[in-house]
Amino acid sequence: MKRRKTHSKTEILEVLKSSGNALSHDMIQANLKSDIDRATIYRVLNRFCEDGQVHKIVGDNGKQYFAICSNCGEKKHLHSHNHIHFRCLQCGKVECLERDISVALPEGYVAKMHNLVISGFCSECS
Amino acid sequence: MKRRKTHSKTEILEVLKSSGNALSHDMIQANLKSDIDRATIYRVLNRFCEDGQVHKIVGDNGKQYFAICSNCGEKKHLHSHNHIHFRCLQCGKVECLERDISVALPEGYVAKMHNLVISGFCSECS
DNA sequence: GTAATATTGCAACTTTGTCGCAATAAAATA
DNA sequence: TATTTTATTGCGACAAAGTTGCAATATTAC
Ligand SMILES: [Mn+2]
Ligand SMILES: [Mn+2]
Ligand SMILES: [Zn+2]
Ligand SMILES: [Zn+2]
Repeated sequence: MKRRKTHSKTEILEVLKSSGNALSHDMIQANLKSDIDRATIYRVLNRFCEDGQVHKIVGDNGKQYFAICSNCGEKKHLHSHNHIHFRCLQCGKVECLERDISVALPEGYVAKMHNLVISGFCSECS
Repeated sequence: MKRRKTHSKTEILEVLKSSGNALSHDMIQANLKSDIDRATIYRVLNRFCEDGQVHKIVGDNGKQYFAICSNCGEKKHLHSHNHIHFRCLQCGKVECLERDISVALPEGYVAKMHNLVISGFCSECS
């Protein structure tokens, strides 16, 4: 399964990059120049995640957000995202705070993924 | 709006208490002795949350889980849940780890809620 | 240019949770 | 205890978010 360079990929990645924040599917769709199908957007995003270009955050509203991976692009095997995310309850913005968290789990527990979200009001909305 | 003592409330609370873990709607329904409607279960749970008896966690699978509040029952105004939760990818169990997290947010940011979930494999599944 | 196949669009579908409304049952009142 | 009040329930419909199957399309390899 070799990846192909397509219009959809390019445009979705561009929206994510220029935003700088974590975006939900509908945020992405709203910022696209061309119309791309909902299912396609999800498929592209999930492929990005598999490839380590993007990571997914599940908000405390149950929605998925996607953000460019800043540090872990090259080193896929180290694709752990134990940083905190912040979701503004007013403006809806979701951002990666570059604060890593390391938690000591109980004996025998193995961590695979971290989904750390703090919600509240961002500096522009508080 | 005075709360009433009902069969549904009693039974749902009993399931939560005897489990000790955070349970999703379907986990609760499966453990109920009598049949209680889905909408009712959600309404009861949301009322528990409002009253500070229970808190809600949104898993990295997008599902809601509900757990008894251990410390914050009496002091509603301190109803902050900045502890970590663990979800087992194998057996599905979700539990409250009593490890509080305190994050220093950027200037001007105000935290309202914490939703901190680590997923992986629990001691029985690893 | 042609063939192989990864990707897309569309529609249908699933899952999770909420809401309106009439029926029911818990608590207050007489 | 009987009656009234209204919080709660059950049912159905609905909404939002995300996934999947399949035929059509576009990208890459030959
Ligand atoms: Mn990353
Ligand atoms: Mn609690
Ligand atoms: Zn904001
Ligand atoms: Zn387990």
